[in-house]
Amino acid sequence: MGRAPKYDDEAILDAALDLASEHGPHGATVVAIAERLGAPSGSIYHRFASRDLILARLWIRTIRRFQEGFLAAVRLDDPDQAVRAAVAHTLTWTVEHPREAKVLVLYRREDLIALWPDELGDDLATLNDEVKRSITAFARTWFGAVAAETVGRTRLALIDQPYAASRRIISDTVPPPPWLIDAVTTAAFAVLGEMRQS
Amino acid sequence: MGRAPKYDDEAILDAALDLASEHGPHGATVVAIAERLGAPSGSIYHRFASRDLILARLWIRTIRRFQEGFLAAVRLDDPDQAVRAAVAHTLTWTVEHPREAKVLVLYRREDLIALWPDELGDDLATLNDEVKRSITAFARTWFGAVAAETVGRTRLALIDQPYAASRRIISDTVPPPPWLIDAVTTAAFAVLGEMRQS
DNA sequence: CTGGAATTAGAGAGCAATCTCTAATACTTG
DNA sequence: CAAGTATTAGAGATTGCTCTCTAATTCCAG
Repeated sequence: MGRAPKYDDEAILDAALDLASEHGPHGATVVAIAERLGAPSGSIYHRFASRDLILARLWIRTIRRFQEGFLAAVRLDDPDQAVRAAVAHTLTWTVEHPREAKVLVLYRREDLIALWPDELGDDLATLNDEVKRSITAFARTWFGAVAAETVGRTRLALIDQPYAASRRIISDTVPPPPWLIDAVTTAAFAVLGEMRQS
Repeated sequence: MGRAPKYDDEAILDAALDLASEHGPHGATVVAIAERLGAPSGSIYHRFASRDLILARLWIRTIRRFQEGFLAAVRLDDPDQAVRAAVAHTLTWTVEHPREAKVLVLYRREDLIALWPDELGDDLATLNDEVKRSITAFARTWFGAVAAETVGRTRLALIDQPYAASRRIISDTVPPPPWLIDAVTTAAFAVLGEMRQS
């Protein structure tokens, strides 16, 4: 069966994550990844056909890891609990996974991955489908409406505003203050609350 | 006095802005900037000592242009009007200056400018001072307090959350919905409103 | 122990980007 | 109109990165 792998896929993705989160997208060069693993750059290309493929796989892995908890939160039976859990998940996940959060929050896919590898085409297209569906489902379940505004406000409250707080957490050198989750949750309810009057 | 300039500083910054907003940070290469102006790349270096200096000057110019209106808004005499004006300014400025907003909102200085040029050192350190002071002043004027939480909530309401909406505007292909400014303003008051009860 | 297959090792080709250097050019002042 | 100077023009040195190619190594199966 041949020689056992010394640097497996996950280790390479982890190294790329470290470098991208520390030095930005340009920091995760193939040479730098190899150096961090103590390998020559040629060995990396044995497992990944291109640098873009490494970063694309990292991107997918990171998004999936975040979405797992987010989807569970949004899909809670009680809408009130769903809002609280969704906001809390985004902020606590940011604190607990600082490197992955940094890559996800600070960079866009287009700037991280120059050319999306063909072999992953479908994964990219469907990556956000579940989240989109969960937002629409939330709007329908709680408000009985799927108008553009209803869905848009839900997205603002559960995704965009928590995202802003995450970004602040990442940029700050100090740990997030205890009132932050409350504040973002309050903002979420405020944005959603107006929907009932319209 | 010699030959009249054919490509002046502002034209070079404008070209860099176009390229950075269209293709991301890596798109604004010196060669690309020169090509857009119809000049050889050597001519660019006659006006700017380095690529980093071009992007640094662009960064400063863009921040200043945004801050102008933002500071005027936050400093309005009536705090209620100040909140509304600050939120509205961020969102309308994003719509009215899509290229500059894109550079400001999507990229961090560290990822745009590899090494901040020494000759601009002071400008970088003091760039955000006025905004920081205006946020602190707002918290003091309205709430009579400069505790970390008070200032933090003000920053969340007037900067971070409007920022998130800006980012959404930029990413969407369609113009922002009419309810967006209201929603972000509502969120701002919700975040600030809690302060009175604590 | 031995043959074979997967993996590592390492050098280097090719390319793109920054920055430099010198010569040519056009404008402005006296 | 002449002289001086700021600017443009363009070629090329250098660097760093992606990706390729071949030889060496290690492990497993029989």
